Amino acid sequence: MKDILKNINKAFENKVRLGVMSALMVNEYVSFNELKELLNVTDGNLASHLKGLEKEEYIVVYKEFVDRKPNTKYAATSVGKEAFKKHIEALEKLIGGK
Amino acid sequence: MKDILKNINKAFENKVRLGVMSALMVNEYVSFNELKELLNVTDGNLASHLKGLEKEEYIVVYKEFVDRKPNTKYAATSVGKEAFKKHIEALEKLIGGK
DNA sequence: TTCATTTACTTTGTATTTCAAAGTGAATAA
DNA sequence: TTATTCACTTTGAAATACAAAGTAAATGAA
Repeated sequence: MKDILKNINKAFENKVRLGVMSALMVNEYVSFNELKELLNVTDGNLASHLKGLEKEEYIVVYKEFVDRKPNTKYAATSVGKEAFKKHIEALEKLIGGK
Repeated sequence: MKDILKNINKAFENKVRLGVMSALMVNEYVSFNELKELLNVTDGNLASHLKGLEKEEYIVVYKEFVDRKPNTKYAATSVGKEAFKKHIEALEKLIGGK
């Protein structure tokens, strides 16, 4: 069990970050506003979690203008996807009894 | 996704509490020392997480003497088991794409 | 041109959480 | 009597999470 627990990634323990990552596993790009709506969080809160994931290089940012409005979208890096998969696998093992 | 996220239980977000609960899902009783060894945590840390789970009534304590030594063991309540299952289901749904 | 609005933040400050380390009381062991 | 073990509790520091308010850059409306 110790070995399983050590694959539980602190960066993904939080609900918001879990939500961000799973959104980015399913959709290649998700915008700031979509995430905000999806996760029901404030701008500041979301921004800080995104920054945390960015710092770990689990996600990357793309900034552009869409319909003449600034638009920031995020994508999971391959490192991020791998790390998230490991985390999920650890959870599954833990749950699946030992 | 909002509805899934709201089933993510804050009480189980932490690694130690995740470990405690999954140990108690598989084994009816687990002692303080077994948990400590299993989870690789200090007494104080473990005690505080156990107390948190106890406060939520997700686990119960049994105190007795075994081989003339004090022994404290823990078990998940049915409420705790249900809550943990819900949490796990939410995680699975989240991961299983949306 | 000026003012308002939107986006995507940053900053600030507070509250909560987490954790290790040290201390404690009750019991047994030497 | 002193030491040791168990299962904590207390203390305190550090990290985390969060809302609220503030901000810059761009567009839109008057």
